[in-house]
Amino acid sequence: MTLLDDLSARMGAAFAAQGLDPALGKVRVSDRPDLAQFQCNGALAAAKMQKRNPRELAGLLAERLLEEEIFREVTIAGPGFLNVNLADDYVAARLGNQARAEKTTQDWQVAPAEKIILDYGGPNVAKPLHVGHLRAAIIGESLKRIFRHVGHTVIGDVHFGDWGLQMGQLISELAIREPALPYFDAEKTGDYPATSPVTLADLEAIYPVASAACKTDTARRVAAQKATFDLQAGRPGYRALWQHFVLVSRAAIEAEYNDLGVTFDWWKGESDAHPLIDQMVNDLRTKNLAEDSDGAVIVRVKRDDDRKEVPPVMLVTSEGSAGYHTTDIATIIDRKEAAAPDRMIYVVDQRQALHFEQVFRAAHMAGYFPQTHLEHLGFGTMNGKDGKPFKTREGGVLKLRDMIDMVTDKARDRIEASGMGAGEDAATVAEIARKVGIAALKFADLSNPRTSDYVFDLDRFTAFEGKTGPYLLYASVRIRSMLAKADPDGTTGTGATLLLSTDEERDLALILLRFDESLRAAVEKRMPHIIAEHCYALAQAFSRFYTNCRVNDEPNQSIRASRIRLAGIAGGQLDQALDLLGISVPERM
RNA sequence: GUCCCCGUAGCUCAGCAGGAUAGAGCAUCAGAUUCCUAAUCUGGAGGCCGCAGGUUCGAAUCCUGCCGGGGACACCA
Repeated sequence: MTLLDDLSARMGAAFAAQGLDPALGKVRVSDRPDLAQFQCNGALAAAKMQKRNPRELAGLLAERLLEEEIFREVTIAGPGFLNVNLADDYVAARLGNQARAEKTTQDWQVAPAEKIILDYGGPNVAKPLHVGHLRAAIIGESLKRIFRHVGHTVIGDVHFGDWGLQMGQLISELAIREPALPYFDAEKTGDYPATSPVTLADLEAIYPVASAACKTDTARRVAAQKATFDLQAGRPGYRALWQHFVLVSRAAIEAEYNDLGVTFDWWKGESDAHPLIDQMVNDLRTKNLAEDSDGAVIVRVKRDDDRKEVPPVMLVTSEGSAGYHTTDIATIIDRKEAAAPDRMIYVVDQRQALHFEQVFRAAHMAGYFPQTHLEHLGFGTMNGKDGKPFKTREGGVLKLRDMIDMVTDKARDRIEASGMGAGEDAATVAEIARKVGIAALKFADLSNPRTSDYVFDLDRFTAFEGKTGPYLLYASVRIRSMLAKADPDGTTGTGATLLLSTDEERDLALILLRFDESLRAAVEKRMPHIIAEHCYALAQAFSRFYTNCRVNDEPNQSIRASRIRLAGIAGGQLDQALDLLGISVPERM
């Protein structure tokens, strides 16, 4: 049970003793830390219901609560707010238990544990990762870690964009450039070359040209559609060529994700869903869900009680191709067959909300998967300072690689300017700079609520003061460094009695006891920024403690041991919370 | 045209299953280091919570309308 649940239960019992609903006894962290640690506003609502005097009722509740030793102080303020302070002994003992259990899981029930497929990728063949992929990767990786931490089984799927018109565009463009390649010989039989005819650089150069040509040139567009159709129909040369595109692209993209600390369990692609499509369309026809319309096949997903217009799902285009609605529905079937998950969660830009609504409805209507267990977690866009989606100074899309280089360079400049890297070799400094830069980027993203847009500001993110990733890393590194000096063999703090003799120690202990609450809120709302907030509050509480409470040279051995233990608990929790955000901490800074 | 999101301190943003004096970071002003990493800590100043109604004992939070910004609306994914 979390601390707040525990306090609420005790408060609820006091309400029940007055013949009131125990739910009124909900206790939360005080809005007025100058007055108390915790508060309960239930007496106001209760008094209203029973037409009683709220202060009088609050007085009775306070009297009852004070019979319990864990409450040091229960006072009444204003019209009937109950303010609660806990006994230090209780806080210390509770924190001791929390730490002694060496728990890697939470102090509350996630019920029931589920198998979840988490989709947070969406990179495309032939296109380098860019800032548009950043948020899905960062948020998804964090959610994966958070879900696993609380007991869910999570399969992270990159959902590679390896299908569709873009493949036809690439093939038809290459056919113009290199018509002699064997892949374009429709008469050819036998094997194709094992090595790719193109490098990633080739693909990245070809794609924008092909895409642009198709927009302006009808003949090119028709050719691309034809190539797409032939590829999907299984033309051997095209399949072989496409396989090269996929492998070359994946190697590069996976490496970039790794640099960000983002990994996937599955590298399935849209192509994996393709073999299921024909049967699925037939099935939908059999179920009278699919119908012909203007030469295309659609599924109407509108409902009578809709307040908005929900257009039909485009199942098969009038050209005979499968669109991305189709692929996404088939992917649901594919995932269900491959892993039998309880839930599928998509971490995708908020602008796709209508698309997923349509897809989920269709999947539900067809009986493929219950809509209640299909979740689209939308996120806001990362904007430039002009409030519009982020672009480079030249107006182009910034590659993820360039962004990582940018933050890493800034971090290294700062390390060198501050002299912190002095005495370290170049490789160590580079590694620290990389971690600091990534932490800056990730924390800047994750400290915003998932659904909010936010402004990318390199100077602000890489400024190492204030509410930033580097501040958190610094706190962690400082804890480790201090403990290494005060308790080199790691034995002094073990089992030491926690003594909360100062405000700073008490505040730190109370923050540490709130971790489970943050974790639960983050899971329920699917909002990593709640963990990010906790990290920051914890780092701040530690910094105050560190400034005001001596450890290494504290003469009183009981206090010294207690502080070592407290710092150890704080360091452990901070590192764990940062890990849940996907942020890794350097040994030194 | 329909629908969705946003509008809170100079800037960037929290808070929104209604509660006390609306918080944080940056910037700004004033302080703190014989001592465990000052990338730190302490304090001050700074707000018609877009506007107008409504519900309520109580609204930044819920409802309605309006203004301003962004986005989505079957054959690109």
